[in-house]
Amino acid sequence: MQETPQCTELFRTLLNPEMPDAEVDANAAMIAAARETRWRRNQPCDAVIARGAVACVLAGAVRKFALRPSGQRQIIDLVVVGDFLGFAPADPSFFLEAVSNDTRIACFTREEIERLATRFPAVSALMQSSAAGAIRRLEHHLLVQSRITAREKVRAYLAEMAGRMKTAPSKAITLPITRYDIADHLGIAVETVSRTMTALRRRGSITLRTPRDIEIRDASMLSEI
Amino acid sequence: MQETPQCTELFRTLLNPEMPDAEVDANAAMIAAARETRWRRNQPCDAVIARGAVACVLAGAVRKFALRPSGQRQIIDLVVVGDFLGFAPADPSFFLEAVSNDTRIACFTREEIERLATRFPAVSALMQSSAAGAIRRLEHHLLVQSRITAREKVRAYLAEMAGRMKTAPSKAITLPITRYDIADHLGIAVETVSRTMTALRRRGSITLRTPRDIEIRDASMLSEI
DNA sequence: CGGGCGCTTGATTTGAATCAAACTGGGTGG
DNA sequence: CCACCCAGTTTGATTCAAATCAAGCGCCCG
Repeated sequence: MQETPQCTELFRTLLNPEMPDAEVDANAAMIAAARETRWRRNQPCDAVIARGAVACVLAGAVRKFALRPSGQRQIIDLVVVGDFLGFAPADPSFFLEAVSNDTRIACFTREEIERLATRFPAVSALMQSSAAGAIRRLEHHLLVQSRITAREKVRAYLAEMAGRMKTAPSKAITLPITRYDIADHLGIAVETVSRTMTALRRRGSITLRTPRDIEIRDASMLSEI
Repeated sequence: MQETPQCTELFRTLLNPEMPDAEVDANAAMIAAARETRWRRNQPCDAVIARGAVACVLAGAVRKFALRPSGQRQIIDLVVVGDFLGFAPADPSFFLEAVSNDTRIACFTREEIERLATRFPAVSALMQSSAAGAIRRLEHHLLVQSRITAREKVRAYLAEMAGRMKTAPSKAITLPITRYDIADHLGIAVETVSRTMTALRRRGSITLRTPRDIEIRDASMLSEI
């Protein structure tokens, strides 16, 4: 893989923001082992985590989803920059797709990552915390899905995104996905997402510069569930 | 911990059903490191996985849940015999409780389990597959929660339980939890669970010997989502 | 024997899905 | 360059599944 500065920087941060000397090797070894792939919007990228491989999102985002017999799509997980893919047991009923053009992913085969984990404790710790992160995301999402109103779901989604995308000091966030994606992620209808957004806008909780650029005006809107 | 035959047998099975000589040591080491605790119905057992500890359910079952400000309880995960607890990052908003009297759990501190994992590849593999199992359960549960009818949810719950409890050749299963628990697990109202069960009974898909003892008469009811 | 918990059934209400239709803005081809 | 197109978004009207409210039953346990 090309050693793009971003990539070096990302692994460095993931392994340890302060990066003591002992972990510089781990960083170099991860960069050496990584095999970068690049994807366009809506392109299926299931293959990258076949056979137990593991991958780290370097740019863009990846959605993991299932299709119901009804045709209904359910987005199970949204994997953004710095998150890892591939801890779940491979399941033919789940699919992976790039959410945006120029989504970039660093892939590691199962053997490579295990070899790295044995040699470098930092890598092993990173794998464990990434798996724990995946569990945390799923648990949280499960809480959001079940038995709360559509307004709560949208609010929770905005709150989570504000946290995970952590952008500039301003409270403006650019949503990585469309209304349709949000709907399939939250398990509600597009129309409901749209209506809820307008309702939030009308009551002054948010402002919509464009449908995708949102500024959170009422911080209390982000309060925990 | 007392080396009860069940416990020995359980770890043996988890590590590897065939258990070659190389893994007998791993089995013995796990038994030696385990610290058994015993719980009564509805007793909180959060403490066992504090500070990153890991635990294996030996008997009974444990529910993991959150409480909403509304008082609404959401059961996030149902951990039964052979499953492991403790891969998720500790989160004060989640609670653990024993579901039945005489729920027994084998606990390992973070250090113990890591030491075992370094020494025995089989233990390391078990931890990885347990974490993957937790992710699988959550992903599956998420599919069940979102955007499907109450009937589908109940059907999926029965199907999952039939699989996870795998009892005798007959299709009779004894539900480990009450209607209220099922409702909070599926994110629907108790009344709806009850109504759905009766509907299934009336159409001949299941028979209820008692509310908790269910026989599945129509195997097609268990078909995948 | 009572009391409470778990379960069931019925009547009513409601939040969100569905159906229907119009608007926007960026991109393409004539 | 403009017209068109289409994906994404918004709004409105109607329908429907499930929540809520209400109440009774069986049963185990104290």
